[in-house]
Amino acid sequence: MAKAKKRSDCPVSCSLDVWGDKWSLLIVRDLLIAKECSYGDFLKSAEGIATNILAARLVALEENKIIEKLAHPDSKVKGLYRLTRKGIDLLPVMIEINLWAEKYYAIPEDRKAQLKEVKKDKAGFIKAMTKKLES
Amino acid sequence: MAKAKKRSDCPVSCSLDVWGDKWSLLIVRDLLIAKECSYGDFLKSAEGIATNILAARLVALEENKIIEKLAHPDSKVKGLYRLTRKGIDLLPVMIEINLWAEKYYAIPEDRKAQLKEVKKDKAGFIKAMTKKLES
DNA sequence: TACCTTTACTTGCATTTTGCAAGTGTAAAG
DNA sequence: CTTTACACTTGCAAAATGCAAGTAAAGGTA
Repeated sequence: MAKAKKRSDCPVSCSLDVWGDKWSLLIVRDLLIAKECSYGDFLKSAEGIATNILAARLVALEENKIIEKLAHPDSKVKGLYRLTRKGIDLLPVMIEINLWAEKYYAIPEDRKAQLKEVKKDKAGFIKAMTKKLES
Repeated sequence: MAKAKKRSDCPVSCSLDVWGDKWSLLIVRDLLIAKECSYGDFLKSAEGIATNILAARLVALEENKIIEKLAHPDSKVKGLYRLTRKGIDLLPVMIEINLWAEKYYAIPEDRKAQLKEVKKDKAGFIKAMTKKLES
């Protein structure tokens, strides 16, 4: 699994070394929306990630301190993933990605409605969401 | 190469379908910094992209209207790449990536200085930079 | 106690993408 | 008319991805 070897000191390059693939940010997205997800929850997402890829990405994201794995309160067989502070701090990036995509691609109506709220007070939204996710 | 097949309607997923790899955003970064780059300019960047990967990415980014290829004024053998408006609009995403990386990784001093300017007036910076890049 | 389901992975293998090195083609320079 | 610079292309090995099937352990049911 992608042992993050640094290609340069550029912040963009460093970031891409950690989450620059087609799946990592979708995992982060799921966690920003749901706060906590099990392995099975990620598999239910619309994009249909393969089980082996998901397992590999979860390990990599955990190694890079973007997510953390907790014990599930209901069952020992289940795990629960959530974002670390470092992961939560990707929220501004995620918001700008959403706004960019909204401008250039057709996206679902409910997402548009959410973004309308975000645009009203971006800083406020980020603050509130961060607080909620940190619980 | 990578004919962007849509995995879902999620804006994050759509975005990743277009530039969700380890190299595309580095090309965008170079163009945000330099405004115009030739094939050789991209090769000079610190990360050391392979020539075939670069060629493939340039084609993909052009197909997706993120960049455009122009004739070089000095020579017929050279081409000049620059960002389209759609590409320029990735600036907010790029800024947030930089800010995130600055918080969690060691980055060059000159980049930090630049980011300090950005933070003073993000909206103003984006507006000015956009104008400059659109020329 | 035995068995069945649910959940979370792991494994094997084909396909695709990446990375490296070397080669090709063309315009301009000497 | 040869050489150089630049922009790619090609071939091939290595790595990552995607798919399907398999394993293992906890917990529920009979």
